[in-house]
Amino acid sequence: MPVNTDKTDISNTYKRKLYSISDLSKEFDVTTRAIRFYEDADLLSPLRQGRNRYYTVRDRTRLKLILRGKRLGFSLNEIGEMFRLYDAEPGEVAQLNHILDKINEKMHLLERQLEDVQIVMQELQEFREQCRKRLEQMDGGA
Amino acid sequence: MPVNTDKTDISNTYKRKLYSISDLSKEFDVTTRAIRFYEDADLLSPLRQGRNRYYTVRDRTRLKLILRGKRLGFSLNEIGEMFRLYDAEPGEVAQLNHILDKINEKMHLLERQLEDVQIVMQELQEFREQCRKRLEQMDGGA
DNA sequence: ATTTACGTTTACGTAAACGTCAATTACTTT
DNA sequence: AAAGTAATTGACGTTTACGTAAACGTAAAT
Repeated sequence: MPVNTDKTDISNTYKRKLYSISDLSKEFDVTTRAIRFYEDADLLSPLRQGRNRYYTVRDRTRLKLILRGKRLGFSLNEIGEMFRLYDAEPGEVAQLNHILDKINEKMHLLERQLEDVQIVMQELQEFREQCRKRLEQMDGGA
Repeated sequence: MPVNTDKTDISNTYKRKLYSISDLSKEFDVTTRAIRFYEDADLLSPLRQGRNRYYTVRDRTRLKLILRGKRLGFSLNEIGEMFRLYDAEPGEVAQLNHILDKINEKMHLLERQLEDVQIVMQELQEFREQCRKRLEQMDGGA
């Protein structure tokens, strides 16, 4: 449930779609400490009402991306790099080509990761089959 | 190039398919320090000739699995857990069922990871398309 | 005989990603 | 007014996965 106590300035200014830190903490099952840490690492930049933080829809999306990146084994630095690519205003051709290079680099990493996942899944499936066969044998022998 | 100085005991005993630590280090582009660390973590157990380590084909395979696991974002502890599953002698039915549970658990993780990889790859492809379009526009305007 | 290459153990150092206090502040509920 | 609840800012602690340096052993090459 997003924060929505109407008298505040920002919740009107930002069309009332704001989340408190504990909203996000609960929704994504991550500690508030971690969320603040991501801010320290410049991955999030919530609004401020006095000392309190308020997160926009964009922040929420970013948090989701951070967590997905982490599940894929990316470091916060790598995640930050990808954010910067997305946010960069591609003024020049050289800049755009640089971004394209970086994208292709990440794509190669992910392709390798896709392979790895598939290999391990296949190995696990075979292992699972072996276990099941042994279970059947034991049932037969009982 | 595997170690193969014939006068040694172990290279005869183990059918001469032995690797030195630097063999593996070079082949998989990982430091010797890391390899010894994996041994500390009970993920490898090379033979010993005096103080020196000699790695069998099995050790080499394990190292490959370790590095693949790491690329997938697994911790050394998790990798160790999977090794123990593989190595466990499934004496009882309960034990086998427990292993099956663990396998299914890992499979679910990998399925989620597969999803994540595919999502991010798709996003990157879209982003790449946007970049290319802008490049075309700029070429047209020049 | 000594340099070179490769290996060893021991031990302290480090970067990343938070966890875990402690000491406030601020609002709201009783 | 007092108590409870949720947030804040430090600041130090912890775990993981090695890096790095010291000090030494061994064997081959010069």
